[in-house]
Amino acid sequence: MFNDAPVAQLHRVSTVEAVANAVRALILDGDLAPGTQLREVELARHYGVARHGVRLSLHKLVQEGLLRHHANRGLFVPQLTEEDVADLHTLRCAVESEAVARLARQGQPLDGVHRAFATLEQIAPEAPWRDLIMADLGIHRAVVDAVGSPRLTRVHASLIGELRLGLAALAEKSEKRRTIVAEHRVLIDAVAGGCAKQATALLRAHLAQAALDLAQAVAVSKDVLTHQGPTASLLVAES
Amino acid sequence: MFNDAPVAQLHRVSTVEAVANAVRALILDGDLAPGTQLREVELARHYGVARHGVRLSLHKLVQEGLLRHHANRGLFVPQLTEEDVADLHTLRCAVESEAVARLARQGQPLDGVHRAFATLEQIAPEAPWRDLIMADLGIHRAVVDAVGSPRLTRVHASLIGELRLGLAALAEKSEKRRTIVAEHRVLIDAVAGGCAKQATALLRAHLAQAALDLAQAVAVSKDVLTHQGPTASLLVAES
DNA sequence: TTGGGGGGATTGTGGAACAATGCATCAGAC
DNA sequence: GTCTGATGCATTGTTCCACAATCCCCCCAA
Repeated sequence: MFNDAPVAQLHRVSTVEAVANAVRALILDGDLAPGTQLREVELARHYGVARHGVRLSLHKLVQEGLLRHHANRGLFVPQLTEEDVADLHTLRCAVESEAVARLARQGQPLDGVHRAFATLEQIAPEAPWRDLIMADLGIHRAVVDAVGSPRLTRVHASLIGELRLGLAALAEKSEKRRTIVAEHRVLIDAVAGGCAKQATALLRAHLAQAALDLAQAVAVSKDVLTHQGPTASLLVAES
Repeated sequence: MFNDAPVAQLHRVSTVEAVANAVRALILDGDLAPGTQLREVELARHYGVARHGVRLSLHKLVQEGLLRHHANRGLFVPQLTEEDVADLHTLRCAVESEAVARLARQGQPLDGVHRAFATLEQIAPEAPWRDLIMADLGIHRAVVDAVGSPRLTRVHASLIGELRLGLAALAEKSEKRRTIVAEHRVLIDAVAGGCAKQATALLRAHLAQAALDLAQAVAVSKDVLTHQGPTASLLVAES
């Protein structure tokens, strides 16, 4: 016992990490409305740490895409635009397509994926819409994790984080409650069956639909914020 | 004139950006050997700035993958391992495959790509090996840029930066001088011709070969550092 | 409408100090 | 000889304070 290589590191977190984690959680959980400004002194006082630490934490979140930095003005919780959604979709396609293709071709173990799918299946019909979305994302995360590429995982985690910025605006679509499970089932089956081509095709269709929904939701919330009627882009999306 | 949206911002750089740029350049140009420790006080004195600024800059570079952070020990220029190379290859496949497929299918303008290819073509036979590699990378960057996705571009830039960490170890292979140009020509032709399938196939083969070369180079340089003979992994790569 | 001038809030940067940690070294015990 | 523990040193981690730089907003005058 204890003669092996150092694998089981206990994670001590520095203060800047702790602050970063706390603020990240706030943003990801939607507790901070898009557009909110995060003031260094305010956060420093609130968490009882020095301003420099907060600064480091926030700039870390900026690089993760969870905050926008306006020089000499401050740090703000981003409001996803339709361009952002399209951009994130591009990156997501790249990452997840590669992941799915590799899994299908090389047949890595899919335990984590099956576990994630089980959690999705077990969500009660009356559970909040948000749970469904998180379980959905959980599957995609498990898929990417299964590849075993730290950097692929990191990029994916970061982009999913950004995606979650727009998730609060995503209204429930009751008909999805059923289709979501079925869609993921066939996708996972295709991956497990080694059909790389079919799996990526299913994935890309799934992602495209998700991006469309999110783009629409983002457009709506933008209109709400600016107190205008629906924009042309929304009308296009609806037609 | 000047009535359009604010696109042409003049870039004033803050001190932390300036320091980050300076150090980044040092690392990317190979002026800092892998394993070198970067001391905050030393850099602060050298650039005549406060330690806090240096701290912020260095942590930025950590998130870019250009430095490794050991808690309470310091920041070090990474030594790429074979796992790193494989990992970077995975991510690179994801990003560039997506880029190539999109370009081939959607037919974005390829001006930048053609310019980058022209630079490669015009490299004199006696020019340093390094120029060839940089021109090679320049084409790949241009390809990704042509997609017009800021995040895809950002991820790609970051991963190429990491790749460059191992480039110093890459020995010249004289026979590549000719094949490199031809390889990229057929790839670009396939993209321009809209053959997504052929283009991605060519790309992946090209990238796989590059990863193999780099993995081998990295293994050799590791052996040099540890003063050992060639490892099994190298022998495998040579066979 | 344009231009200018405070005023206030916030970020950007610098300086100093001290705590916390990790590493190397050395002395001592079994 | 090898393990244990203590000591000192270098470097990072964190805090506090101060002040310059910048931006935004409001007011006012031409």
